[in-house]
Amino acid sequence: MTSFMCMARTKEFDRDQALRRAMEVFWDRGYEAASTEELLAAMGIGRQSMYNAFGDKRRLYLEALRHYQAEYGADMFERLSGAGSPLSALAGVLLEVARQSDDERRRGCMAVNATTEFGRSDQEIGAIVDSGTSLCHTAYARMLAEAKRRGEARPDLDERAAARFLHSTLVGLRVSARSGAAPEVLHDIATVAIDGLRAP
Amino acid sequence: MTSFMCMARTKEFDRDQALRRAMEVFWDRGYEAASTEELLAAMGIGRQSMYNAFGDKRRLYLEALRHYQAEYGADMFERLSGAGSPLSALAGVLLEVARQSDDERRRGCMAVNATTEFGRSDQEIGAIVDSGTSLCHTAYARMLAEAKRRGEARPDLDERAAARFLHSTLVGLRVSARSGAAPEVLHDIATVAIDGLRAP
DNA sequence: CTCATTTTGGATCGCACAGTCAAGTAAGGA
DNA sequence: TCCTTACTTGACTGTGCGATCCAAAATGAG
Repeated sequence: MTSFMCMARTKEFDRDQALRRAMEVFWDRGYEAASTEELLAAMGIGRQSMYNAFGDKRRLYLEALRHYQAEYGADMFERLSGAGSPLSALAGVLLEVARQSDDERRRGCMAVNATTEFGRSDQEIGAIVDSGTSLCHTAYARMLAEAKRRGEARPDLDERAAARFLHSTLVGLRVSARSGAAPEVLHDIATVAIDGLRAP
Repeated sequence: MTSFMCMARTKEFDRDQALRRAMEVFWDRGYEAASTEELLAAMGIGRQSMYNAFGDKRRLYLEALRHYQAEYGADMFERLSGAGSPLSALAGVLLEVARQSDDERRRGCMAVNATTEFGRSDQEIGAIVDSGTSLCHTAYARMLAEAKRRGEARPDLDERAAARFLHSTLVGLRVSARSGAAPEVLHDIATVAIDGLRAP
């Protein structure tokens, strides 16, 4: 609808970049506490441009949350398939979260923050978070099954239960990071969690 | 200051009960999303009564958070000292959280919600949460040391690291509960966490 | 150039919010 | 009984919010 007729002035800002900047603000401050003025300043665009490009604050947030999940989910899956053994790959994911939660600004995980901010009160946000969670569950379960097959993980492990446990551990790590926990604390959490899965 | 002179009209509402009701609202909705009108309706008192009795919304929240920690902390410590063996007491705490998180309200943990809502931006809230965290850490570490002594826990366990891990696991459980996880999921998380600490 | 369309900034609306004020009211001491 | 005190009640204020509107400037296609 914009290609067959006279094209007018082109967009002057990079939509993806603006979205990423908005994501950073929401990640830091949550939904309610992030004001539109703050968002616009970070995005570097005018008011009307934001409303034209994204609809309203809520839709901007939903898009930012989806963008977060896509970006950081892809990161994790890459890391999972990269390492040598499945259990050390999982350990790598936990330790990486522990490591980067320290030097980074302490924002925790945007999806976790969304969960605690909205609880079950917002169905659409809940669905977005849930889809990410179930992707993680199946990925972890697959890695754990392979770890069992190779004898790295305890043979009596229920991989589905352990996958749920691992995801919960990541959530705990992220919240601990946001609460300002020291790097040693995060490292301890990750190490004990993985050691508990390891074959004796 | 109210006893040696002419006493005027007495308070008509129960301050503790009002505080508890406010706590419920903050627990459900967080700080920002809880409006004063909503709080007053739940507390069953008038506007001015709240300002007289508690100062302002922020002080009310701080008091509610402290009340939450005192009440639920005491609950946990009682449960910890109650059971027969230290490891099964710890298991009992996790499973109890998993069990009671299944109620229809799904509020998670108020302290966790406070952490994710404010991050490190509010020092006073951070200090309140931190004090609760460190109480938990020392309690868990003591229980774990005793469990090791009795041969219930793995002998190679670093009890301080494991205590940090257990606390993080509780955090993960609470967030999972708030996100609407099924009871089996919560049960799995608790079981895998404890099994990882158990002596082979 | 001309026109269609978008960007941009300012002005403004309506609303919900936290917090305040003042008048009304009840309890207890003298 | 009357007076002091302070709690209660409801109306009110100022502020900041998200969202909309408007008009001028900008820009590319025909």
